[in-house]
Amino acid sequence: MSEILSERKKELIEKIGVFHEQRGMQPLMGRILGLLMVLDEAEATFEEIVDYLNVSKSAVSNALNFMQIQNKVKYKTKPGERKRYFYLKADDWENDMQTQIEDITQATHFLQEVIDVREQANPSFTNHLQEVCSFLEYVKTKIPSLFEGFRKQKG
Amino acid sequence: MSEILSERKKELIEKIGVFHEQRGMQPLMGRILGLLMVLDEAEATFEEIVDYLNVSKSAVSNALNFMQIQNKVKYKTKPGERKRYFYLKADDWENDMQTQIEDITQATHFLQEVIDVREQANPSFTNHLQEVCSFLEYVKTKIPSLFEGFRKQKG
DNA sequence: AAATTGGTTCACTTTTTTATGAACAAACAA
DNA sequence: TTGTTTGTTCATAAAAAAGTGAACCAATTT
Repeated sequence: MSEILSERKKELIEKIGVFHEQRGMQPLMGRILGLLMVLDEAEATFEEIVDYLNVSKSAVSNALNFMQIQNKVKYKTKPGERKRYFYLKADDWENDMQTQIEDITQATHFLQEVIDVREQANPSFTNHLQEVCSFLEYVKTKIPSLFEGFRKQKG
Repeated sequence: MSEILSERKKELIEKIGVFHEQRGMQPLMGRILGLLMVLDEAEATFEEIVDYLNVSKSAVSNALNFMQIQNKVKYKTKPGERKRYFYLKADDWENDMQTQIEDITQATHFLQEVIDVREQANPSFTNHLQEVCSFLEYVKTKIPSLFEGFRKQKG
């Protein structure tokens, strides 16, 4: 464990942890995300994660396996070593963003089913639902141009 | 309790409940949201909610109060009755959407702090972080025009 | 072969979240 | 006044999530 974490880094890890926790991520997963961001080398071995975060091996094992399935984390090995060096799959951020933005629009399915199932005792409410639904569909169509616009603007 | 819920509506309520649950909302709150969407009149009294969802009065009381603080639900009364008729604040959806979309960009604060705190042992990783951060800032600037674009397109 | 390293698995404990139900209160009705 | 309706509050129970530690396994070292 080469790097010693500053207080600022420790606090930042916790803040990142809470942030993700509030969005439905398991607490330890959020902290591992934070740790791997904050470390200068942006990687850590299994044992380092255990030591930095003061948690059990089993908790880390479960969290890391889950995060690998979710495609958030990968590991590499170094010649002659058996240790795994875990790091965030940062290259994949565009995909990740796309998924996140699209997730908002997932509600359309439910909204549409609600609209279908409602008897028209309250048309103005149904119209509201329809409008939200239309907006979400509009947003979905605009996602690609959001990425294009960004690339154009910076490139 | 005038309306009798069809199986389809019951299932839809559960699906909507799970959907919101997975995004960090309390289970009962998600189900109340679903119920108030699915009911033809788009409203229900306290007791109806208790009966439709088979939960205790205290659970409903807590959930409704919370949802009112969060500005998701309101109630009206009818002349000569003490009962409250609860309904979703559907008029407010644009604000709600804005908040949801902006929430994604909240990560910029943390990302920026991570970038600040990192020693440059791994510049390519830091560059990735910077790029994500820039993208999120770009998205934030584009939110208003998203709403404008939608209004223009439909109006 | 014995010991060590690097991690996994599983039964169990701890903690947190969610829901219950009894008691209570305020408003009205008989 | 007494009873009823419409909720609220609080202590607690039930359920779910998260984490622990011992036992284990496979690969490597001694």
